Amino acid sequence: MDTAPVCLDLMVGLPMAREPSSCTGTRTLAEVPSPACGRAASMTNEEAKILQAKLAQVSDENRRLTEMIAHLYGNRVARESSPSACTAASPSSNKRVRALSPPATSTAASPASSKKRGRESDSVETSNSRGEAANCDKKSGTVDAQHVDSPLRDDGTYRRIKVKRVCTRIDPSDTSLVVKDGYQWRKYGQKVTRDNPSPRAYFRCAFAPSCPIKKKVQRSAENSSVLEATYEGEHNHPQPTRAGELTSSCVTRSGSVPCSISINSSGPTITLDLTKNGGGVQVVEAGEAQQPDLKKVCREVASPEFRRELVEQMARELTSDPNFTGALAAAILQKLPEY
DNA sequence: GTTATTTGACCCCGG
DNA sequence: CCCGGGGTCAAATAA
Repeated sequence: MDTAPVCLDLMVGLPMAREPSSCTGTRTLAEVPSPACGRAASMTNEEAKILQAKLAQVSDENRRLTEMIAHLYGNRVARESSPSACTAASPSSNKRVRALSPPATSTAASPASSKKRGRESDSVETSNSRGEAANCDKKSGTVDAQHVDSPLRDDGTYRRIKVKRVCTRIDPSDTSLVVKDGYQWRKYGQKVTRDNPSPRAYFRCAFAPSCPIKKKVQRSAENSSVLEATYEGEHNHPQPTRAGELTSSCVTRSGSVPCSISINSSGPTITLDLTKNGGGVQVVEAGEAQQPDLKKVCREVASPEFRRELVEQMARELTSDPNFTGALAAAILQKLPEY
């Protein structure tokens, strides 16, 4: 890669995708003028001030959106949480758990997390998984899931990281640490841990680069035919396919669908696959019998008129956003040679 | 040439 | 302050 790094945060309020450490999208103002991140060194003071002002504006917007998301998410979790044996916040974990995200400027469990933040997620995992492993081995079924919501305190606000453990029975001779859960995963590391001779594999969501979820897969120490998968966080996107089977034919080699939309609101799944028919929309319906209204909506959504309107609307939204145009201008400015 | 996986090195934290 | 362990990075390699 010999392209000049461009610091352009277009993901206001969203977890940032993994980027080179020298050019992380979300930054505090004080960090911005680093020469390693763009061409700030070659700019005039005036240009730098303009960019800093714009960045401050974007950062502020980012912070507000983050707070809003944290608030909404907190409300949702509070509504969904019901007392059960499998769902419990670990009180003893509170003292060890820290916020998963950098203060104020990023949402929870950013995949752009540094190693420092990685330790934080470790705290979450260890706080509730130790001592629960035995539950998996005794199961005769294939899957044993546990949900643990970890309350986190960050600048006075609570954040929750959902930690889910899934145990799957596999063939003991099967050495691949693969748990099929319908999502596409990208392996980014493997480690042999002290308390288990079998290696632990680390996965990130390959479907959406900005998806904060992480998965750890390891054979059970007591029973090698049991695969323990630990999910930290939640997907910030719908499941790409139902059980990863319906549209497997259109999954690219990289394991991701370049452009598909799934609508799944606790009902039948609708997948708009924009990769088929030369860009045309194909509606893949799955699940229960479609209601007449739903079918009508599907036809409407698949129509060229709807697509055109959708694209135009997105373009209007982007071009009317002063933050976006400002950031875009700044990025272009940085890309230009010093004329 | 592109993308995913492997794997050794590095970093950070807790004891 | 040092050491060990877990998690992540990133270059090398494979597909």
